[in-house]
Amino acid sequence: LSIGSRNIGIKDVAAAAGVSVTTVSHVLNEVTSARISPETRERVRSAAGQLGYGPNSVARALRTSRTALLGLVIEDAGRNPHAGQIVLGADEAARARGYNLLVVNTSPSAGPEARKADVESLLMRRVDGILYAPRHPGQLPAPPTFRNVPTVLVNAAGTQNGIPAVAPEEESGPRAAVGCLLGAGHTRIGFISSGGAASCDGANFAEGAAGQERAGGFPAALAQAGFDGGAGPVESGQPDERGGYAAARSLLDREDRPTGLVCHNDLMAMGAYRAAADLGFAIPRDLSVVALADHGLIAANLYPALTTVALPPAELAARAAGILMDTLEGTAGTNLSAGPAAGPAYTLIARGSVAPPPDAATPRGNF
Amino acid sequence: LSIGSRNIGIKDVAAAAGVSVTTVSHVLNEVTSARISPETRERVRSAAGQLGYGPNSVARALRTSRTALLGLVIEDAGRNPHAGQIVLGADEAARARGYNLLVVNTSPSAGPEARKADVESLLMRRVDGILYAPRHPGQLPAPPTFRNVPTVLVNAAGTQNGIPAVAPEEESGPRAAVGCLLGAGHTRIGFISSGGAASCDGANFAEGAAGQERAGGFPAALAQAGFDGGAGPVESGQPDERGGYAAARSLLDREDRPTGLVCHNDLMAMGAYRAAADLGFAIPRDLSVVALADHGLIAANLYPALTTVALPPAELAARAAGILMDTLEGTAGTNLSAGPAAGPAYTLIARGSVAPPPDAATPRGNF
DNA sequence: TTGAAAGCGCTAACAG
DNA sequence: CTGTTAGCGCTTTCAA
Repeated sequence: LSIGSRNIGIKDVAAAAGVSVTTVSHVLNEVTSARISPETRERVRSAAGQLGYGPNSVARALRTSRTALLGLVIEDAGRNPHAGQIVLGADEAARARGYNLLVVNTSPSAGPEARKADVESLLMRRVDGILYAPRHPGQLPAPPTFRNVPTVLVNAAGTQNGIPAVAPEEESGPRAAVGCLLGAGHTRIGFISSGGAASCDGANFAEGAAGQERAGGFPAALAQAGFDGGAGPVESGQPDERGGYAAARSLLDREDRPTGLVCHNDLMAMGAYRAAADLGFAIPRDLSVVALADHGLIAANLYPALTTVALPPAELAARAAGILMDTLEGTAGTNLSAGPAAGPAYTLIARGSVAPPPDAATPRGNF
Repeated sequence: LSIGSRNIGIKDVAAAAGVSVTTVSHVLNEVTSARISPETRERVRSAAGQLGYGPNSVARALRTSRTALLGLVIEDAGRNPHAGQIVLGADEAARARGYNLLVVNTSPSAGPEARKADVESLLMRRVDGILYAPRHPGQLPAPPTFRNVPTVLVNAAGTQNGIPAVAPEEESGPRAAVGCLLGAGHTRIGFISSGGAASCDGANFAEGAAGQERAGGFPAALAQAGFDGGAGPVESGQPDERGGYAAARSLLDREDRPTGLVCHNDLMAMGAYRAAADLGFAIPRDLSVVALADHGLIAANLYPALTTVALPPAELAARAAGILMDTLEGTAGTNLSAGPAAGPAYTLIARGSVAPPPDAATPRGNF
């Protein structure tokens, strides 16, 4: 009785309603050009309902040569902590417009021929478009087969090979983080950055190129607030707990130690927490911390809970899917070969790790 | 030139090879019943290669009424930390056998009609089978539509509604964890368990029913090693950092405090770490800790790194996919309506949080 | 050893 | 306003 359960086809409905298959098709697809009497409509509708008819999208796809399928290629889904969010965001956007998601994992460690096969399995399925979510934004093997099917990159650092991409405005992250700290009254703010792309085969998502951009945004954000370079000491390390610990130690051992810390991600913030504890600094009383990425599970479970400046990956994926579908439907004037789409900005998730600096008489804002 | 890129069909190949479409189909599908001369075979093969022919699986599906598509329903993909692993495992298993994955997210907070629509979108696509990954093993809304299509549950606690499931043998977790601690020489081992299903709307994956089972396995594991109940004090709490902290405090404030702790998951272990620090106990010198779930990112980034007893969700998903495909192909004697499949057992990931107890003269094993 | 032809369920001209 | 009909690209009897 449930939709699609039996081999009930359009002609069964037609027979039951006493009309032709054309009429059924027209009614069910709400074809505007076809003028059908209301009572016939109703008859068809109820017959379809009675029989539990559901359209066979395979047949429809064969006929129209549109599958309404979006291929989603996820690099290293097993280790990408945002894989679930990406699927969620893309799926919601897709289903809202009648599409579905065909998902394949692709392993960066696999050879080029294997990776090519990953994408070709989607092409064999005749997906209408492809969403490609790289593990590290900024790098992209880009199988040549992309050429044939409209493709949009999810969270890649800008347009690659002429393929459009949806990426966050990376500088907005440091800006928001620095702003949060400045607002709390801090004037000496340190930055713990990711130590370059070389060390980035670890567990984190947005390293590599993104690391550079985040780091780049930091002095800019400070300068914009009227501070000179000395106000913002920077240390970098591996984008994990150890790296964060070492960098934080360097920063906090200084004579003019910062009272606020911006960390590249929450793993590095974990290290900063430990460094602070080792040195006898309480967070947030003696030291405030903000991280530039939110692994959810981690930030919320640190003690005190970590304030972050996050970019919901689901949002990114949903936007990419939207752009892709616009292109497929020719809806947008936006040509796919146009420049990179403006990505969403980071937003602050205030938790418990920011307070006024210890020597501040009066805080300068809310936090 | 790449596969599937153009509208090159079987008849183009036939024309190029100077044979009929039937022959092309026979050759390319390696139909055994058809006797085709080797040279014809070769001609067809090279023509197909030349033209960059790729089969149109939409047409094939329409004809054979088999899509070779597996629907994967993930509950709450955005918050399920194992979503990526599940996709990975299912995808690998599926692709190895010529299948692809159609993934949909389903939100436990959505109404029943919305959730039904989630599954029906898969049925409309005519997926051959469905993999259903619940957020919390043990509960299952089970849309009635499942009836029509073979379905296997991923990481559900046993067969539900007659639907087969692949679940880990939960008791093997506590057994391995306790074994690890016993092996290191500990004799007083505490257990920090999840505080029941009521509190489990949090961030973790395998709570609820699984919590009960893990807790149940603990005394059994101890008893099996020859200890009576008193050797294993148990405290429970919310399955997060706060809950773990509180439970650990209770355990460590005791006169006869345990020297080893088994935690329900690594979030609770984070709390135990903090409790130990507050009380001046160093890990692993004064206290050893093992957790029963591995969030990877977290366990590896604690300090010291947390030893866990983990169950790779990818493995679970791959097994479920395997069972499903066996059923679809009638390969297995295993009827789908048979009992729950035996799941994989937990395995120990030794990191740095286990050492001999402080008063041990000589450790009893390797760790 | 190979080919002709039917038809999977649907959509979209084109006639009525 | 509604129906006839020709395929979409492929597999698969059945004949040759």
